[in-house]
Amino acid sequence: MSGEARDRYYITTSISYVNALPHIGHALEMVQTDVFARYHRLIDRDTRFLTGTDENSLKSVQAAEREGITTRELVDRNAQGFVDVLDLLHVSYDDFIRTAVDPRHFAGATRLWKKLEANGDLYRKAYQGLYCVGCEQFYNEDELVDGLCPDHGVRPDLVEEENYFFRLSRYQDQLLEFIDSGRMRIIPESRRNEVRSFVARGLEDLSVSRSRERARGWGVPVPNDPDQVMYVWVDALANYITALGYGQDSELYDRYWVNSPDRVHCIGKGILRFHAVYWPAMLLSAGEPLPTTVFVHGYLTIAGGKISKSLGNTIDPVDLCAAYGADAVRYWLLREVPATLDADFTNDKLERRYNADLANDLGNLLNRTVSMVGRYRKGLVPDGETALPESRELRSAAEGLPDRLHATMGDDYDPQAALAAINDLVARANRYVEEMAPWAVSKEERNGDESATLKLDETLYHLVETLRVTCHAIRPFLPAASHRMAEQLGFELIDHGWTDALQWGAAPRVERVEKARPIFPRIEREESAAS
RNA sequence: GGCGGUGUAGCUCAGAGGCAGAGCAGGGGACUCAUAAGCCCUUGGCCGCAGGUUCGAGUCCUGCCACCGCCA
Repeated sequence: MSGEARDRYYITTSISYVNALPHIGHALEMVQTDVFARYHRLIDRDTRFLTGTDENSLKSVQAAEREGITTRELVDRNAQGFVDVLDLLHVSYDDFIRTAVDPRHFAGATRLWKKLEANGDLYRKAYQGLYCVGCEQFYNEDELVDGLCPDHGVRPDLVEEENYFFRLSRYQDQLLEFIDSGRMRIIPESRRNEVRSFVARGLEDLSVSRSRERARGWGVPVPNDPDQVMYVWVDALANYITALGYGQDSELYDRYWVNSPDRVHCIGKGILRFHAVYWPAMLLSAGEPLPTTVFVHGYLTIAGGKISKSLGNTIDPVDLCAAYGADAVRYWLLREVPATLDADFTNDKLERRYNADLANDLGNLLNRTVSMVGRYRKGLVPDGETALPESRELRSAAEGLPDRLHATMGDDYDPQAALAAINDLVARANRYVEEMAPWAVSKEERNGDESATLKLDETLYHLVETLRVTCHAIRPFLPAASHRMAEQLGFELIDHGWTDALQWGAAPRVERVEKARPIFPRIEREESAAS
């Protein structure tokens, strides 16, 4: 994917329930989405990144009740908690939608409903079922474990009422066509197969409203039926377009949804069906374009166990950032977590990964290089030919990096592989230092060996140039560190021309380095408690 | 219960008929530009278990076990 100038790119996180504050699993999705958004901005695409909170859930009402505050107070407070974590993690969202309080959202969700209705896809039907409030979904008897919800371990409520149903069954063939043709791409393939077999087995119509009473008056009202509110998932999914002004002012909607070649949802594996079946079916009914990509990440466990408040093992991203800094947290989430699989978090793993890759490899490479340029050339970066075989090898490694970055980030949605590629280059550069042994060459130079001057110039130039390329390469992943690195190398990061800047020898060249100062201080571990 | 995936070094994983590998962690060494980092060397294996095919099996086949996912 070479960056066609000003192609559009629209990407979203899922919106989170606000019955609790964000944990490290939310941080994973935020950071992954951020890295895709930053990457596409850097290759000069007209990018928009949406995130937000899903507030129209009965869970919000119940959580507020437990705390003895109003629902509105609860959602306000917890939504702010999400904003705080986004900012702490340097997440570059362009818009934040709150489904309970945003006028855009009510207007757009209402519009979507009316479209489904106008298309003849909504009908009323009496319904009886077992409903788990925690899941916001109905269960069949045989799906329960000892009569309890398999996820929450609570007895579902027996609910009987007349609701609206959506004719999901109509869209089976069209959905299969979108999946098979790749017009709606689902990453990874294993998830695509799951969705495909689910759809192929046959779809049943979907209950899409609740009685106002059962919803406790909280939620988006069904148009022209004051006794019903929309099923929280129906309005929640609509957020991806209501935030763009769907149903109101259509400028953003046309720009980033209708006319964007990429409409990407980044979600967790637990809500795949909503995003790859129900949501596209609603869009088909409404006559609107479907998402082009659904990227499905895995879940994090903590020290081998499920993230669970009752076990007291939740990891607060706020604490993590305070302890290690945003770069360290981002790096762990991106480098160690396989993008679409589960992974296990421990403080120890984060510390090891940070120390090994960032402090020891990259940080130290920068530090020793800047220090040598200071010591041997008074901070002025010399010119150098690529004459020696070691230099040629390092240079060709650096020249190969951009293609690897574009392949892993553009098509594969694989930050782990992208960072591994960067790490390979850094490791190569550290070996280069040892091979060239600039300290020994400097000694020869002081002893009057003129060829030593050329060799030392060449060595320092190749190291600095490799670091300049690396500094740009880490930008989408570690924006703050990239900035600190550029400062030390004495140049400014600019918002355009990133793709060119990744090339060997690109301008602006590094002329003079600053004083060496570690950008990734080692984490010294004193018996870190939580393993 | 059905379908699928996974099982390889202490940890994370690669290897898909031909001498069991990488990174991290552990041990040793030479070095000194550097954040005691980097570099070089190195310890460490019932390749889940049992059978089979083959001159030869992590690799292919059968059965079993364990864990995970989706569906019922």
